[in-house]
Amino acid sequence: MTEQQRRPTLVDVAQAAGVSRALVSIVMRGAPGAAEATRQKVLQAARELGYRPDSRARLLRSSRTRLLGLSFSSSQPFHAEIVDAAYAEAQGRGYEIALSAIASGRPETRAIESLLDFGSEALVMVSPALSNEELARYASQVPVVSLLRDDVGDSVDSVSSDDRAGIRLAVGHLIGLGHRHIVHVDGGTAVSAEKRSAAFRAEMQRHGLDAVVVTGGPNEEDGLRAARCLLDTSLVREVPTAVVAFNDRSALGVIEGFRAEGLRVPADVSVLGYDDSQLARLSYVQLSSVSQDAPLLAAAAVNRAADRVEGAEAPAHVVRTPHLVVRKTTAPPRGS
Amino acid sequence: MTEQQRRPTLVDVAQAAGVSRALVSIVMRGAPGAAEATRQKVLQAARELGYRPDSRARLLRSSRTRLLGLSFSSSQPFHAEIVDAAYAEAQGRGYEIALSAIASGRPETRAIESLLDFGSEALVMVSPALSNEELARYASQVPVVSLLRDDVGDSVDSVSSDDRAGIRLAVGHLIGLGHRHIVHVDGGTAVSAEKRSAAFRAEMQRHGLDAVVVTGGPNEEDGLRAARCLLDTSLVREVPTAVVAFNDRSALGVIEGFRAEGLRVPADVSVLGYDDSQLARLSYVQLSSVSQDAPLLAAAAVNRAADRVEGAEAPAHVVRTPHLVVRKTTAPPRGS
DNA sequence: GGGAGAATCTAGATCGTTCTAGTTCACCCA
DNA sequence: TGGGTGAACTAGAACGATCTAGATTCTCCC
Repeated sequence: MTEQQRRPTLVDVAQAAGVSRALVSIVMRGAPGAAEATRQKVLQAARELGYRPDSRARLLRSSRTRLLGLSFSSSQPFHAEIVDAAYAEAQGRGYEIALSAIASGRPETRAIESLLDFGSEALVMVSPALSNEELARYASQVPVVSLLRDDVGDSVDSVSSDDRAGIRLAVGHLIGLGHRHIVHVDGGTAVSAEKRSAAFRAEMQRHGLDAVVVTGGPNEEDGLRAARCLLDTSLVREVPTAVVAFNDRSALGVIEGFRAEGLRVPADVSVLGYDDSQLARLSYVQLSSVSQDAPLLAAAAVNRAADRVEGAEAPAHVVRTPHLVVRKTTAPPRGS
Repeated sequence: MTEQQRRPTLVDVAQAAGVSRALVSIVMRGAPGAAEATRQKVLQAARELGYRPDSRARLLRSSRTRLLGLSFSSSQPFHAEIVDAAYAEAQGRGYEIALSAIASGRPETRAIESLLDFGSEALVMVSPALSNEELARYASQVPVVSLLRDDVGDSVDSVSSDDRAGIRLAVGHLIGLGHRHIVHVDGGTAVSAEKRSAAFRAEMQRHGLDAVVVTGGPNEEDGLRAARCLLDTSLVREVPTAVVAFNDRSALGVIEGFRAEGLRVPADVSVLGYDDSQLARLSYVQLSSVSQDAPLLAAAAVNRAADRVEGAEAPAHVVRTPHLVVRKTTAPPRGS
């Protein structure tokens, strides 16, 4: 059945059009140096044969591969939005994106080496968990841009959101509403969890308030567990009136944990998420959240990578200020 | 700073070890034909230089690329689980996976051609939306395996779940609990939506019941909208006692829509999802759902692709029977 | 008409591998 | 002794493109 016919090559097109390989190459790349008439003739022949250039050969030979490697975590739905934005931006600048997922049984190093083996000219890593030494080693081979993590040393570019400012917005918003008992459900061992909890402590202190931080994690179950712990009067003196969660998924868990015990959000307790992911935007969730504007950050990272490839000087650390999106899970505390 | 030193090649390793390129190639591939002593010597030299074979050159030259292309939709969190499983299975069979996401501004054809350009020996497409003619055209170049969609013609392999059986399980379960007024919230224009709604109609008819189908879609908002419509007494004669949703995300929307109007799930109305995704498993959701066992299907698809590459005969259609996972959103109807 | 200069086109080397078809050499056995 | 065998190794072509440098043709102007 499925006749596995050989895919046409430059040579085939050249023969069909009656010109040299080199000229076909010129036409296919859209490079200058071909007369309009022949250009049309060649394109016509290519179209008829169904010719498509072979990336492997093209990447192998050309010094410029115009390929950006992107490593991400397949288990983080949030990363999908980033992938989307990165594709769009790369296309605009004339780059291809090579994807490599970090999955169970496929550690980050594997994902990255695969990208390098394919000839990526630069790497964009979403929330890399590698040590700074490892990052630096990769950075000695190609430009590396860390996305959503900024403490990556001097050899690596980073594009991230200002976590301190984000937490400041969150805390400021809640205090502005009149809250005093605010708890932070942290991200556990997740990347940038420590940064956010430190910022939370600093910010609460600045307002002269007690900073209570309980252990959470990056997903719903973690938030749920933390909420249970907050309601356990044997553990906590007083149930807080507001919670700042590590991210949206965790915030959802917190909300469900409260709901299960009959507390209403935001009437009894306010909950604030982080990321402003699609989850937060669902009409029945309407989660107030700190937006890092991930698509924008992704675009910036891709641009930064392209700049470096095209000869930009030293690595830079781009930090964007997040903004607050107030929806319906935050309100003034009861009885105020 | 970042000294962009040239990456070492076979030649460098050969020189360092004092042997020929070909022999280094043999050693690196683990092919027979090298003495143990030299093998060690070469490996040692490679390690010292930090040599890694260049995929582009390797893929270009070798007839076998051992590369499987996987196209998926970045906006479907459900696909992430599939990617994960595919990686694992491919690794076991000694294949690499090349990922290509379908995103906004990046249509399926683009994603696929990119995979072909990189030299994929076969394609695995998750829920392809292409026409059968287009699929056949790709199938004339390399083996194509459609995952989660089975009406793809004779030139394409498929690995899918039996939608009829799944719906039969769903309806059977609800009827078994005593439900009579069961509604299906369909998938709108999503792949395999029609198949499931047809199966629903057939199954209800078989039990001598009225089959009501309302328009839904593949995500939460669609489910929510459908639920509102079901509660609107000007549109529906009677509120159903049970709903079979197109998938888990839509089911969640349905549940929220009911909850918003004060209906309790499952006390007042039962809701059944489809996919048994991570969402369904969340401890505060506990959604009863039809499991297609996507990781298993993904593994099967990868295996099928590898089989075809390695010379398996004609395309085959593998259909697995789904199973029901009963959790806490289905119960007997009120007053039974 | 002829020569400068631009426009167009081509030959051949090259990227880093794998593959084919050897060569070399030690060893065994008649 | 000498030929056969097999293991270990290698030279050189090939994969399908791009790149460099040079060849050819065209244009234009004095």
